[in-house]
Amino acid sequence: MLDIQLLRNDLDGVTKSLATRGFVFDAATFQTLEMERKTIQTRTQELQAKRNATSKQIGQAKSKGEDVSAIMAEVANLGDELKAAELNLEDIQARMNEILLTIPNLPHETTPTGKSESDNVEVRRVGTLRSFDFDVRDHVDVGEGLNQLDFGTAAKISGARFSVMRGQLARMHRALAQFMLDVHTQEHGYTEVYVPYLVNADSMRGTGQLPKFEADLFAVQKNENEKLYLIPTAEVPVTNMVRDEIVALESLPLKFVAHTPCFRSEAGSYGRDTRGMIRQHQFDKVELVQIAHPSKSYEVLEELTGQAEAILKRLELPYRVMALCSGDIGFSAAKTYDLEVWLPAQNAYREISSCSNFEAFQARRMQARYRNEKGKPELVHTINGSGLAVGRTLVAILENYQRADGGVDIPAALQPYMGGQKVIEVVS
RNA sequence: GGAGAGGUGGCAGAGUGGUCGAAUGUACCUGACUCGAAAUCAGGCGUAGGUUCAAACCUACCGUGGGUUCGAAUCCCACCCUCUCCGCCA
Repeated sequence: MLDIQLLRNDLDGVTKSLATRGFVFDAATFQTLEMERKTIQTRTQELQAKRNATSKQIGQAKSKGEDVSAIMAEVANLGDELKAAELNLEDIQARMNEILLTIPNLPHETTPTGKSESDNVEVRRVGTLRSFDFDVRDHVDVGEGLNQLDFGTAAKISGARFSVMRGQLARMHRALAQFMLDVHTQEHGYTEVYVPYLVNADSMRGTGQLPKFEADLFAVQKNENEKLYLIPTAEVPVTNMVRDEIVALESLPLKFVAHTPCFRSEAGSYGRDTRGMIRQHQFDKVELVQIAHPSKSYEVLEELTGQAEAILKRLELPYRVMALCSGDIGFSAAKTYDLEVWLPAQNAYREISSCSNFEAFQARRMQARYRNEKGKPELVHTINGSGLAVGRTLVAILENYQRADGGVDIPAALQPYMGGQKVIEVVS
């Protein structure tokens, strides 16, 4: 959520900035509502003040045993007008708030301006691409060839966009998550947290998934009037830990890492990445979240991105870092780096992590604050990124580490997590 | 699922219709005392919003939402959450 003061003071600037991310902001409607709001609020507060003063008089008169019928008559008409004014004000504030909740964040000045994915800027490229002396197969062929990756059975159990893993592959999936957690907790100073996978609407609003993106979420009915949502990323529960909190200055930055499943309905992505486990309704992810002092958040973004990269480096997977352009960054983000891993079968780099600084956008929705140097509450900044998406990491390993005989080499960093095993062999 | 108790400021805790944004204690800040600190004394100390150059003033907020009333932390209704006991359960 943007600061409403900013909209009042610099409507043009905000509108222009939003335009760079392809968002058309109806400034005229906002302006009209704002003027209306001003008039109504002033009037409402006048009436309230009058009512308060009169009621006070009645109280005082009564305690002295005086007759209050004259004053009572005076206030008699006040009630209706006041009630109408209050309802009116409430209505207009609700409408403004609705608008406010659907405005995306402003891109940071260092976010490249552009319209789409093709305008993203490559920041760096790391690792060397392996050359294969046999025909490269994609992760589906490799996994199914091992008889350890099974989409048919998953489809029977649940439907499209699910997968079943067995044996060594299932173990490697587990090993990856363990490995990532260990690196981030032991070497990068994160505190591991275990969090709910079902969250309430307030949490979804807090991080920006609601009200705009309900269609992307899975939900369950908790009772007649309440829904719970399956988390699309651990960002939601973890970031919301500080919702409605005022954290101590000295405790910043808070650094949390969580391994959770993620659930996405992938509405609107029909036909995209239908093959394989690139785009699933359910996938595991290790997520890094930092709650930072506003003056430090861009340093933190660089740090956190580097920490996600560290996993790719350890696994010796080639990747590149992309700075997303204004037209491609997510709704809540001011700046985003995507990490894209090399997938030889696709002959392309594919997203495996997304690291963003949300500045105060989420914090304002969540009322997540810290007490500043002067002791005044001030909004924190939130930063998060995948470190990494576990399923896609597994895909990258299957493709980059495949062998001519159909087996898969296990990256050296992962071997301790697989009982020292070096290869996933084909079993006939 | 059943029975009971409770949700008030950073924390503790009073307040059952009027002068209550809220006693008191504690924490915290400033000053006095002190070589310094502790103790003591004095003062200050919630959040959000509005009018405004500012000062100042005003409004809202006592779990949430409704209601009664000239007036609600206080009365009524619904819901949420926490705790205790019983039952069930991974």
